[in-house]
Amino acid sequence: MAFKQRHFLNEIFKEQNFKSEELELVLQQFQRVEFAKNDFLVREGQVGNFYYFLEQGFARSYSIDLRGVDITTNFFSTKDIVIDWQSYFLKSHCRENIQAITPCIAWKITFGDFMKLFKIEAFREVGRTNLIKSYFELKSHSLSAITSTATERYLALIADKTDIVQNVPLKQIATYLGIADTSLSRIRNAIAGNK
Amino acid sequence: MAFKQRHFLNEIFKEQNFKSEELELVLQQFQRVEFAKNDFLVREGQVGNFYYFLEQGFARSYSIDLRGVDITTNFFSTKDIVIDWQSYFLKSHCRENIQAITPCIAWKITFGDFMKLFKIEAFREVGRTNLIKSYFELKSHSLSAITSTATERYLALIADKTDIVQNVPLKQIATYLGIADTSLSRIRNAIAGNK
DNA sequence: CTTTTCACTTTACATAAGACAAGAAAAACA
DNA sequence: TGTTTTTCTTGTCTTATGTAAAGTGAAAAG
Repeated sequence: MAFKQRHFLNEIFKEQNFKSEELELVLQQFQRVEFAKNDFLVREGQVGNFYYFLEQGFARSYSIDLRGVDITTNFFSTKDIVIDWQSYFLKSHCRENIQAITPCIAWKITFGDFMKLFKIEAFREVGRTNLIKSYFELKSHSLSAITSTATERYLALIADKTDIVQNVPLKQIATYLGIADTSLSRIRNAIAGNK
Repeated sequence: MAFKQRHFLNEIFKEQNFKSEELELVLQQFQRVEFAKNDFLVREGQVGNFYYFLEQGFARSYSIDLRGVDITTNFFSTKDIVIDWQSYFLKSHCRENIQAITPCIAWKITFGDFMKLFKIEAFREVGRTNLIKSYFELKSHSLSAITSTATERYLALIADKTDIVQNVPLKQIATYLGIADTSLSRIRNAIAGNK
């Protein structure tokens, strides 16, 4: 196992109180993968068999809505977990795609290996904690769509995910915020004007 | 343990492949609770120590937004799990309230007892499955707020949660859908007119 | 080096939905 | 029962955002 892996994955798991042999066992199950720009980490219709930790690069999940429009549902960057939760854990078909926006490096683990690691209590706890954190982020996003104006949501996104706003086309940001691309362009203009 | 409990909770856990002594152990950890209309199941600011299965009645979660407005974030009815996931599992402070809309009967389990049951693999699986299902529902709600019109969302809500629409004031439904109460009133009117 | 494509901006116009206010209806209360 | 409070509706006016289309500049493709 390469030093690089130890470095990144150790960072990921460092807060957890693993015994050192447990940590070793956990780390051994992960494999390094690279994705080129536009490669798919998760494909709609398939069953997702990998849980990824993203080490480098940016990705986004999107679904195609009833009108055929591509809607960005989430952005991923360093240290994020990239996964379709339902598909991975409930073996259902993915409802959306997850695509690399830039070249990516990630560490993946199969569902089977993930389940094996569940014998380690500390691992179950990281797993649960990560899922709940994802739930919380989704809840925040959902609530802001209802309670905040488009401008407020955009400003919050800049504050929260600066790197992403700078690396992703405006159109994808707009659908993530739930507004038209022209509206986002106007909003940007207005913000620039206020400075 | 009363027959009623066996009946309802058995129903809840019947799909799970518990050994019968495991199921017995699980059921023993639950306690029946009743709530009067307007009682709180979860209070903002506190740490939620109970995981509830709702047997009878309706409840809703809501948070107070930056402008001081009460926003309904979810509705609960029979067989639903009523919980603040983060607070229960991460011991954080609740960000929202969950309140009984009608008198309710629920079955609760403390965090400590819940953790004890994690030694049972089948129980861990129900737990995980339930959390992921909640995640999925939230995701659907979030996506529809972005991709569907107010009318479409209202029609979907009627189809999905008929009983709730009939038992809850219009204003609470409106904030759940992310629109003003007057707009919802007009939407209702338009739907009635089209029939 | 030229052409095509893409990302973004800008304008004009259309529209869904919000704010506010008044009143009707229904429910809760005494 | 009558009274009060809450809930819902309706009208008018305003505004944010959507749609469509045209134009600009830069990057990618040939």
